[in-house]
This record gives sequence, structure tokens and C-alpha cells, in this order.
Amino acid sequence: MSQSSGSASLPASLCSSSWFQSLPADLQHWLQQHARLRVLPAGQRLFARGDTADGLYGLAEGLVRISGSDASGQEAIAAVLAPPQWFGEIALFDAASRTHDAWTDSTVTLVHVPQAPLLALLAAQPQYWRDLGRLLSQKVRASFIAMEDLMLLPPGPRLARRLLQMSNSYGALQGSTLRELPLSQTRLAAMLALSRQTVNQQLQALSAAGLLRLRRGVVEIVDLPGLQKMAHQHQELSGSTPGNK
Amino acid sequence: MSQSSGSASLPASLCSSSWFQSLPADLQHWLQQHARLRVLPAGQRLFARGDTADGLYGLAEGLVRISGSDASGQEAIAAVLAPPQWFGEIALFDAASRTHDAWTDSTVTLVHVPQAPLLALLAAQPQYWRDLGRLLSQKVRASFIAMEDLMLLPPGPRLARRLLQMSNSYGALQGSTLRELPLSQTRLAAMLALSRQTVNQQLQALSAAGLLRLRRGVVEIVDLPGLQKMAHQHQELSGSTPGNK
DNA sequence: TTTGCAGTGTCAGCCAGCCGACATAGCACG
DNA sequence: CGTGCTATGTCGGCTGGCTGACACTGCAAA
Repeated sequence: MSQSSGSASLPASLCSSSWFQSLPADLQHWLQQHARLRVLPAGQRLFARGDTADGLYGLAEGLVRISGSDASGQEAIAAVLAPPQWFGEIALFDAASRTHDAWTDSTVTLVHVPQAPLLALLAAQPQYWRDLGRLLSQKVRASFIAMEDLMLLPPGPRLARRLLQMSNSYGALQGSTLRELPLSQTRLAAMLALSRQTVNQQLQALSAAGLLRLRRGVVEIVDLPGLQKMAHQHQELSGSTPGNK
Repeated sequence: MSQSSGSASLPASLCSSSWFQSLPADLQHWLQQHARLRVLPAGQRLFARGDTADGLYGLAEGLVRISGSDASGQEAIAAVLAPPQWFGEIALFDAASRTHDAWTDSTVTLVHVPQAPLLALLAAQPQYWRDLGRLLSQKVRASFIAMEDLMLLPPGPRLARRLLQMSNSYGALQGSTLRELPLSQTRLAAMLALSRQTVNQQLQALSAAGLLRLRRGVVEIVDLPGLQKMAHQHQELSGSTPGNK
């Protein structure tokens, strides 16, 4: 849908991102002209922790997993990005290396804006630094929220909040929330610092309460307001004794 | 010590921060002239989560605690800042509200650069946005590291790594590491998402191994290389069975 | 000096979430 | 249709870290 308007090497979905929408028209056009379209199969590594930065990415279709691993191979998933999302901007500012690995979790359509011309543009038009900074500040805020959830919330609310957050960001394309989250329980566990079994148990509980429907590789949100209520209360919904008040 | 060099409303310690050093001379001078010196007693709140941002801060002396609390009053300490550290820059980019509370943990000397003139400068000299962005990117990287430690490391190494990280950043003034970290065990617990008892137990273990010395409100690092070794290995030092390999 | 308070050391008990194990089910590919 | 892989559901046992409790100890203010 939605035929291109103008020169357009940018997929329409990427232009609809709130960050892209907030950019001055000049910068939007420049990005459109310098973005190189790439389509990748699942399981490819876009970049790895420690790589020198090679520019900015925009995810138009598919899922990209941003994660880090310790020496023993344990994976900590920082985020699973869904369209429309721009990423890879951190190293623009400090010219240091990538903080995470980035893997395609499905067939992925994305654009790549190479580092050199982008830095050249920023040298000529330094006011655009602020726009990149806005993108960066979104990441900081999201990271702070995730960190606090991790430190303070028990598994149940932690899971519920994460599902809601993903539902919002994944639905940004349609301007609404996305009900069907394409996530295996193993992935969810690695995002929440929980075991797969605990995630399953919590999902089952939410499902039994009629808030979710579970399918293979998919968590479908049935009762969004109900899920929000679960996210706010700090006690679990445990099998028995509901009247612990 | 260290008499002022130039116009100098900025304490010398703040000028020695690596971020400040990296700034172009023009921006350094501007900050010196627009920074307003403030001295505050312990226990004051600089700003609170949700406040509209009022500018940039620079910590010259004392400790500032950056934290958030959930509804039940549980506190998650994101960081305890020591001189020389600049902070409060996130909201410059997106004009949104504060992400955390900021409290003085001791008598504090700091400078405040009000939002309005700073934004005016940045409008006139937009290349400075990148410099603010570099400060921001430092925070993102630190936050990512803290998050991964939280997700993957057991209590012992988590504690060891945090002590080392603080030792480095607290010693930035002298360009070396600071051996005596002024932290209560309760504060450490709130930074690491552990209970006070567990922190005490781990500290005792490290102390028994001759790596630390514990005093009231102070953790003194005795054997820095040894502590680094503890931080890297993923198994604990448990009381008994040392030869588990 | 006395009093009070905050930080520390330590113990017992408990239980949430971990791990290992296994059965089952859906999907891809021959 | 089989074969194999991956995701899911579920159980039992274990244990690490939490809670709660209490004694002790410096330090600071009265």
C-alpha cells in the first residue's frame, strides 16, 4: 500500500516513525536519498558488540534483536525492535564501538545510512545533532525504565509491563497497539531476566485470567485494560489464596 | 588548593572532568560564565522525577544520588555521582521531564547552568549539540552495562564490578582510582538490587579474602587486581569447598 | 556522659524462582 | 508421510537470596 511520494528510497513505514516525523523536511529528504535499502534473511548479524560503528539503521519490516552475551554464552536481550524503529545512533556522537549485537529475528527489510556521509552532513548542518540526540534520549529513557522494572518488579508485573510496552511500540505503524506479539517464551525470558519456565507460568496465569491468548511463538493480548491493571499492582496473581489483603 | 585560572566561577574540579576537557574552548568559557555556584547541605532534593527540566548540573564536591522509587517506596538507585560529573542533560534534547530524583548525599558543591540561556546558546551554536550528545552517550553506555550486569551476574561479581566501576569514576579527580568508597551497605544493596544482608555477606567474603577492608560507611579496596579477578569469574567465593573445579 | 540513631554483623526460616527432565505439539523439509 | 527440530506445558527438587529479628557499635547531639 501507499505509493512513494517523491524520490523515496525509504519505505513508507520508516517515514511514519514518530522520530522521523519530527525531523525537519531537509533532513528527511537527505535521509531518503542516502539510505540504502537492504533485505536480509533471518539469523544474520547486522553488527556485533565492539565493532566500529558504520552508521545509522532504520528497520522497515521484520524484527531485529539487540542483545549482549557474557562469556558463558548467556544472552541478555536489551530489546527486540519492530518497525518503524531507527537505531545505531549512539556511536555517532562518541565514535566508539557498538554496545550490543544486532541480529535479524526474521526476514528483515531495513535501510542503512553510512557513517561517513552522515557525519559530513552533520558537520555542515550541526543543528541536526539535536535531532539525533532526541533519538538517543528516547533510548536512555527506555533503558532507565527497563532497569527500574528489573530492579523493583516481581516477575508477573514485569512481564505484563513489558508486553504492554511492546504492544505500544509494535503498533506504532498503525498508530494503535498491536495485539499479537511475535515472541517465543524463551526470548521473553531472556528479555526479563527470568527462566523460561517462570515466564510460562506467568503467561499461563494471565491466560487463565482471560487477559492473554497463547499460541506458538505468539502472545496475543485479549484484555488490554486488564493487563494494565496487572502491571500496576505489585502482588502476583497466585493460584490459590486470592484474598491476601 | 589550585587557584582559579581566568574568570572562573567554575570550581577547578569540574573543569578536570574528561567531558569538560573534551569541549571546545568557547563552550568551556561560556559554561564558566553561566554556571551558578550552589552549596547545599545533605538530604536536599535537587529535582524530582517528572519535574520539567531546569538545566544542566555539574557536581564539584560531595555525592549526589540519582534514584527512582516505586509506589511502595522501594528505592532503585541508578547511580551515586561523585565529582567531577555533569548531569541533567537528557531533557535538553527532548524537553521532557526528569527521569529520576536527585538527592544530595552529603554537603554538596555544584554548579547549575539554567536551561534557557543554554538552549539559546545551542540555537546560536548548534555544533555544541554534539558535545552534549557525547555526555548523553556516556550515560547510555553506562546504563547498558549496568543493565547487563544486573541481568547476567550473580551477586558476588555484580558487587565486585560495581565497586571497581565506582573506584574508577570516583578517582577521576586525581586521575587514578579511589580506594575508599563512601557507601553504606544499604546504599550498595539498593544499587545492586540485592538485600542488605546479601551485600554484607559478599563484602565479608571479599574482606576475608583480603581484597577489601570494611569500615563504617566506607568500603576500602585493598587488592585492586584481586578484586578485578573476582569480578571476571562467574562463580562465587563460597565459604567452604574452594576446589570446585 | 548519656542518649539516640544509623550502620553493621549474624542467624534462622522460608519460599520464589532456578534447574533438570520429560512429554507433547506444531511446523519445515525430505 | 516420516523425520527432526523447536516451542510449549508441566513436574519435582533444590537452593540462593529474601524477610524478620536482634545484638552490637560508633558517632553525634543533648
